Amino acid sequence: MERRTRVRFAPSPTGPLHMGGVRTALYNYLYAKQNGGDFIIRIEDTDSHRFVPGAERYIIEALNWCGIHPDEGVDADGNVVEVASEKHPHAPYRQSQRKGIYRSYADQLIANGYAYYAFDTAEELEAKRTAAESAGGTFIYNQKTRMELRNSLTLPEDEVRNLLETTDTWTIRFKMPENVVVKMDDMIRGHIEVNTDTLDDKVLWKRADELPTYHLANIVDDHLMEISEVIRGEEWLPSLPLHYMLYKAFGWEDTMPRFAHLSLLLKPDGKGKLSKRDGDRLGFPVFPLKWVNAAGEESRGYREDGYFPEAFVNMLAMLGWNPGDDRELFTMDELIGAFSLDRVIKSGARFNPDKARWYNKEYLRTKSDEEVTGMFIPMLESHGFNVVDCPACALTAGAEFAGKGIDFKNHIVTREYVAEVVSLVRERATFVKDIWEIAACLFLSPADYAAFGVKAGGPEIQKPVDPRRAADPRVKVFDDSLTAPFLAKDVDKFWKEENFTPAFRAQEHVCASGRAFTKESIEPVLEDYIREQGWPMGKVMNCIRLALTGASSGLGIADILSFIGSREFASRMAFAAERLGK
RNA sequence: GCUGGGUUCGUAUAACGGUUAGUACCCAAGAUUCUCAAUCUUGUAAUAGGAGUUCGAUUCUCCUACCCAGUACCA
Repeated sequence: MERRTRVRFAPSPTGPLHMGGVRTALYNYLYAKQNGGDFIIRIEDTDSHRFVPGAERYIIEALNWCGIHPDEGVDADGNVVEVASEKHPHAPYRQSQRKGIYRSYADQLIANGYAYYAFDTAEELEAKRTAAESAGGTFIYNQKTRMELRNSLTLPEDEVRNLLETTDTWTIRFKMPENVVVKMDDMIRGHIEVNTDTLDDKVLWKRADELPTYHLANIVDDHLMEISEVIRGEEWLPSLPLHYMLYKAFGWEDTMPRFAHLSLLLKPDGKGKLSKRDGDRLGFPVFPLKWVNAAGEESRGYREDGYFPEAFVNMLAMLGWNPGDDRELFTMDELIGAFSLDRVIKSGARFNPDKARWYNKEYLRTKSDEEVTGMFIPMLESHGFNVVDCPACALTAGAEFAGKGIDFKNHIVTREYVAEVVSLVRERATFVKDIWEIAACLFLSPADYAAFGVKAGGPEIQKPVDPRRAADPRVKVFDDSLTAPFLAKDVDKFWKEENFTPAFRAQEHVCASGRAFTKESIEPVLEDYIREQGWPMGKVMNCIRLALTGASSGLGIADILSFIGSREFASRMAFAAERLGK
């Protein structure tokens, strides 16, 4: 019997969606689309204590940003569907709103002898756990202990009935059969066998809030929603035998979904799984979008850090899956075509922030100059620039354009100027926002060379340094994103009389030459002159660069000059002379 | 502790009984340049350890080690 592919992503709204969760959603989505099936979102909010406002909204927005669009569970406006309709016959998709349906399934299990009422309070069980622990053992509610505990298996029938009516702390537990070998198949891990004697009697339903636990809700909803494959995280693998037994107890074995358990994402260094703390510590996001928690603490997001969603998704897809050949760049459609569960890696995948950056750079290259310019202009505007389409209009407003079309004083640039900057520096950038840092000297005149003689660099951060080089004491990593424009680097090295005097003379010569300030025209004039005078090319050029940009490395001098023009060239040299002294 | 899962260069992975163990990121060197990037070329670097099966194990089996997960009235 050919069954329609229907898979679900079932997050719990207890906080922002971790990138590992995004990967799980992505694999589900790819699988669904590849098989022409449905991708469903179901909100598993059966834990009333851990509910976090805004988390559900965040999860859906994050998936939407990634281009993972559900067929069911969420409507066109991105709201979780609450009422059943033709398009959503399985609604509602929030388990809290399905509250009423679970009890009868739990009752069915009791009626058939697969479950029982348990009256032990949380405190009683906790006491047993601590007692067992101090005796060096572990307390487990299972076939060995349940006959000594307070439940409908041990208590007389009328007492059970009485407790059911008079107390509200009881639960319904699954009666795990004794000594049965559960034979399971995982689409990624293959055949697995577990003896039920190692399992416990899990709580399925709680009287206290009249809500099911994950296990019951999950099985019932997957069955009701006609889920064909369950693709979820590895943390669920230990519960798989229970889930198998539940399908059996309900008599749903025929339509039981197939299971695939994905390995976890591991931290870039050291041991253990990737956590929010690793991101803070090592300087990368672990969440797709920025998140602010109730205490006002902010967590960075891939989107806010400047990643393209395509790059983020591509990187995530390759973390634990590969197409079997050397291809690494995939659009979503190509992923849908190439994805297969049997090429998913079983072992945990260590996340590599360098690779994530590399992906973004690759995607940046694929964008046209127009696209990149369009993305960069808002950033320029946020730095106080006015970008004009028509230079003539701005001129009437009193703008004074220099070079290729920029008013350094009033912070006005032409769109054409910006486009040319983008075209020149884009290949050096990993993110669109990098263009600002790289090309700052093409937009701003130096206001001061503030950190005179001080090496540039933001605060030192911990970064995963290649372990082969970690022992090298010279290795120090700075967060370059915090470097301010015109921080004077290597002043001591290049700002010397024997360099800056020739630098001024060269500037005067170039400005007096009357040549047009294009790269092709200006470059030979400048270089030939320095050569003719017998000055050291590298030192003089770097001295000019220092005056122009505050740094001894960066864009080509002739390129810079072609943008800023003759007047600005002279003005910056004079300013440097004044500020840096002679 | 117990139960389950996992283990190929630093990282992600390829090789599903026969390869000089391949590719990408990172790192290094060279070319190029006024410098830095970018680019191109080159290089360093791995089958956790031990038994077994086999003519032959990265690949199959077992043991050990290590890592991960679960062991909640959380998901």
